[in-house]
Amino acid sequence: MSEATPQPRRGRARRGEGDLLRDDLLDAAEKLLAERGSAKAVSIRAIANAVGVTPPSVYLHFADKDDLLFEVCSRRFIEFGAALVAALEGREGPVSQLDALGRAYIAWGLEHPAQYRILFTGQVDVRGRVEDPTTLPGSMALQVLIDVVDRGMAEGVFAPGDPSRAATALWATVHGYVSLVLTEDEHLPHLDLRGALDVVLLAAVRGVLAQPV
Amino acid sequence: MSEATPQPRRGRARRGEGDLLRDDLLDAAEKLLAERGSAKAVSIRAIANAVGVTPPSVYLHFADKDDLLFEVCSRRFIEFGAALVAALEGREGPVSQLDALGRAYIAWGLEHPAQYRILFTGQVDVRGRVEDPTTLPGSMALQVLIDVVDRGMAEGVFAPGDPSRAATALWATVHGYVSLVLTEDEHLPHLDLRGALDVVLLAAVRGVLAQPV
DNA sequence: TGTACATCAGTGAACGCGCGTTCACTGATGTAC
DNA sequence: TGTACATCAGTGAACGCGCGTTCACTGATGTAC
Repeated sequence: MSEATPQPRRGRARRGEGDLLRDDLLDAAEKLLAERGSAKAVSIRAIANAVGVTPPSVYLHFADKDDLLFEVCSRRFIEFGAALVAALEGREGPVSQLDALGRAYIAWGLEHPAQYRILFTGQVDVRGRVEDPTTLPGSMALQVLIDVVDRGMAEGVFAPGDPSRAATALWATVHGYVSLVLTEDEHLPHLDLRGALDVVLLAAVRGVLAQPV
Repeated sequence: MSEATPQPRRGRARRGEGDLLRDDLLDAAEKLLAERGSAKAVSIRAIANAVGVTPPSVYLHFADKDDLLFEVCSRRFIEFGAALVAALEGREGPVSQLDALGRAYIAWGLEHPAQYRILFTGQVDVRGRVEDPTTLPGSMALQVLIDVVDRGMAEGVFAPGDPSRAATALWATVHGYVSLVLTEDEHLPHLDLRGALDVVLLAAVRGVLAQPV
């Protein structure tokens, strides 16, 4: 597809403007990632071609393929964290906050399928590329959850227990829902997975509640 | 690894005993799948070599690679379905049955990581290989869940609603939990995902309950 | 019992492919004098 | 203002690799006469 229709060669950047190509490579990689749905299906050649440049040029800006893909995801991951935190704004009370977090998490996953898969299904080996494991997407998403759950337990709104384990249960539900929609929705259209969003969220919240709604 | 240390050539099968090799190929493929964790990481060459045979021999028994992998998973999938149904035996009441189903689902997923990934993360394209989509692992697992949920709602034990949507919520939780443990457990050992099993299951069941436990 | 023959499981060599990556290079851009 | 030069973004060709798959073949096994 994109490999078959080579882009016209772009002009070479001015001195000091090498980063323009760098950004364009990241954009192209992200677009291809979203189209193809997996890191393996996106080649250095395809990325270079989409930008109108030859494959070796990529190595002027990235150490290797994993480095490039990791950067693509890093950019979006920062957005992801920000989206979760932003979702809490204006929400009062743990139940409302949990609902907001769940919706924000799912919305982001469904809107960035390729990045979601890469970040959360281990297609790019992220170890060694990040100094502190608590800055990984998983840890971070979970930490925001844990904070809300912790507060909810303290207020007696959520059933008492280990906040990090309750948060794991919530994370499993939203992660599972995103995964199912991304991988099964087209295979199993009769299930109407997308239509179950509200029920899924409600059940997740009810699962940690002290009293029924 | 396995490619580097070729197995001694096996003797050729007797007339009519070609299926022996077929079974051995399936066994070897399954073992490699479990070791490597993904369909792409298991080559026809590696499978043939593990059995002590040359790659073209594989095509005497399978149309192509996807065909072989699909058969590997089919064998286990039948077991999977049986495990879910067997888990219901001796369990009285929807709550106990749901708990049993969840445990059986998760246990199977954690014990067959490679097959689980292949069946539920769309690594092998399964469409066209199966006539009726309701026989796919996803549909089947969900159907067992729906039946239990349906009965629970009829008895007033579970909150009223659309059984298939409530079942989707439950499926999302157990699927998400299995996925997280399989892909994140080694990256994020400090989270103790495995230790959260009971809490996850309890929250899932509580999520659909009419009255709190 | 012995021999010619059909069957069929498996082989060896090769195919074309796309991949990530390297390396010596080109040629435009900017700088120093 | 003009020229020699350093810089540096990007190129072209090639590397070695592993892959799925094909194809003409070999040679052991069983059968018919």
